[in-house]
Amino acid sequence: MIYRSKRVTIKEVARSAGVSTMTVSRVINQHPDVSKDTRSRVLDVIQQMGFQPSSLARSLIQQRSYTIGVITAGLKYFGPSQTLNGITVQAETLGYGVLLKEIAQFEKFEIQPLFDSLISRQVDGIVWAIPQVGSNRSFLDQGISFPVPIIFLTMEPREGIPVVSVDNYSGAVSAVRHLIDQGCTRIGHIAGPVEWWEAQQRIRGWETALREAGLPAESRQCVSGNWSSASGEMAFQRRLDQFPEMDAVFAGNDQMALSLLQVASRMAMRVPQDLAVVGFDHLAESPYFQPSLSTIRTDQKQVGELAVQELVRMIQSVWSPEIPYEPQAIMIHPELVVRESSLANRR
Amino acid sequence: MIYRSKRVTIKEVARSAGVSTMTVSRVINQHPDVSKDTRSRVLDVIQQMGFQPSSLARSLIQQRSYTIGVITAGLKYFGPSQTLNGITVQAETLGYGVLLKEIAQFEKFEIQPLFDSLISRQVDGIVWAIPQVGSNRSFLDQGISFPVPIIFLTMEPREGIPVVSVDNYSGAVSAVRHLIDQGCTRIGHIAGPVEWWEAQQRIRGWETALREAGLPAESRQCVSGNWSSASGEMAFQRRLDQFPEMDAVFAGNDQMALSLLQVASRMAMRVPQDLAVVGFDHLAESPYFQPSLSTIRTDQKQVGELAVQELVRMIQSVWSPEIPYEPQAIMIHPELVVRESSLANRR
DNA sequence: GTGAAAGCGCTAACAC
DNA sequence: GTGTTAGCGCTTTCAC
Repeated sequence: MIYRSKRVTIKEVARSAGVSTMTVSRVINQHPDVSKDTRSRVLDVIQQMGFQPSSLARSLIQQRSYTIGVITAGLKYFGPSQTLNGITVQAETLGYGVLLKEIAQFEKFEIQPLFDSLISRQVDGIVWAIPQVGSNRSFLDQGISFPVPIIFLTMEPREGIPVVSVDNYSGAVSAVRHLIDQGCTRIGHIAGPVEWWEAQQRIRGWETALREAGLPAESRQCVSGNWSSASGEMAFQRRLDQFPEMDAVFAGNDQMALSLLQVASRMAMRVPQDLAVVGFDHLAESPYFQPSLSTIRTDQKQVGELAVQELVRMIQSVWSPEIPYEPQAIMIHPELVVRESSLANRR
Repeated sequence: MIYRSKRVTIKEVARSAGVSTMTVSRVINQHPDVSKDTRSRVLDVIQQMGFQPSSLARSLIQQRSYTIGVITAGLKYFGPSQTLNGITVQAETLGYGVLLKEIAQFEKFEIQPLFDSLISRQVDGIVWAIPQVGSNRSFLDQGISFPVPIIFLTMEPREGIPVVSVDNYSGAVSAVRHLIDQGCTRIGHIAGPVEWWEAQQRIRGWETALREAGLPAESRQCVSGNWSSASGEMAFQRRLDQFPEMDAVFAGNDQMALSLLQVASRMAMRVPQDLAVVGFDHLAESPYFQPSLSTIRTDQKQVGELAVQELVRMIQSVWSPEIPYEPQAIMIHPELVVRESSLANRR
């Protein structure tokens, strides 16, 4: 394969148009101080030579790149890729490029090399799209200062740290309240891994809703999977042993809810009559489960979009200090979607 | 928020270590021609000042950035995000950064601005991760030359163009042969949109396998959805009207297969006894469908990995012409996974 | 309005 | 071994 070798530079355009590079620069930057004549002549030459300014050279001298760095993990999963989708869309809209880094594990990583690699490429800001798991936010406690504006997704809000997240707690509360409304009283929970902040919040929501209603929320009613359907299957079977009177399950995500539906059917339990089920996250496929799955719709794409919006605001306030920026925690409220798996026809 | 403002430059390191910038440059580039003494002194200063070389400045002078551009679409879907996962992992392994661009539609886009935006950031190569849909490869016919090495995913192989793709045709053939082996003889197909190359290949595989076996493959046996479960539901219902004797369905993907299982159950058709079903793509959830779904496992992640490997090979051959590179089409062979939805107990 | 000079942070090519 | 010079492609500053 042969490649269009040399790129046209501003110098060549200048020479060809019989002006200085400075004038060309003014033209491509829409500077007003260029005469109509010169401008159109230069534009012609640019057009004809196919000149495209080098962002790289620009970034070097301006010390900003109009690029944001994104640090993510688990792109093969539903949530992270949705979020990335939102990030790329919003970044494009606001005129920013996206430099992507995916790390292999949610908990084990070195921050410094990650930052270094992004910073050495002059990113103007960073979206930290790795969810809070275990102590993977501990670096925030060392009072480290960041090289550039940074926004964190999916974590416990903190004073002075910009955060965007879904409100897992309120989502869980509405899931469980809904089950209670359907007449369920012995409601189990198949949680995500307890190291995950999102799982913790969902557990807390489940507990709170039960307590509020004067219903039991004992530890034997709740067990953790690892978000996968396979883990949900095992978790559910153990729950049936330890909490046999269970009449409803709130599952930590739709994947685990799915396997639960399969097990129930195998054991000839009718859903929702014998066991009502609500999931979390709203997989696109969940309306086609058997029975169709009630769930909590969370907008992970919006998480990405809002994060980029906020980040760009932060970046702008660095460059134009007259635009102030106050770090805030943005919480997105999820929505209950009721389908067959939880609709009581019992009372 | 306050940011660690000024970055340390090679000049400051040089002054602080009492050497020239060239010597520092030699140290950070592991050049042998530096005395042990000087090297360790410089390294100390680097360490202590927290110096991190600017990739940007390097890219500018070396005219290469160790960054690859990725153009993708539909990140919210399963396949594209799997592929991106493979791309980021492999790029990281080979020491390349990833600049990501997601376009809004599979068919409608302008190539030139896409290239320009990547090229102006000096990417060393491009992964074109948008699948072939409609005439969205027509630009290849105009004999355009590319600014940098580029590799295409998921398209009809072409002379002289590097391509990585799953072999959809052979996957479809093995799916249908399997159904025939189970004793099915009237096999319908719920296809993806016919503008998609992948859908076309799967249709061709379905047809070929039927013809080979002397079974009918008429147009009333095949209908297109748009990959979504919702479309699969409608397509399947129409098929029941027009092809009532159908005893098996090969679905174009697992999502459509899922809704088909739901409809079958609603209509009291037993799967697989009355209707055997095989999907395509292997969603992680497919073992938990009711019944568990037989499908064709395609490794979309590997598509991304191989693409980056090849691309880097192409890039290297540009910089070291003694390493030749011959464009080739790499086909990944998918694998049949048999589960309950197709296992005959009829004969 | 326009241009010359300097320089962003780094390295290639050549001196010594 | 080490330093000097020049320059990657662009913009900032300050002349005119």
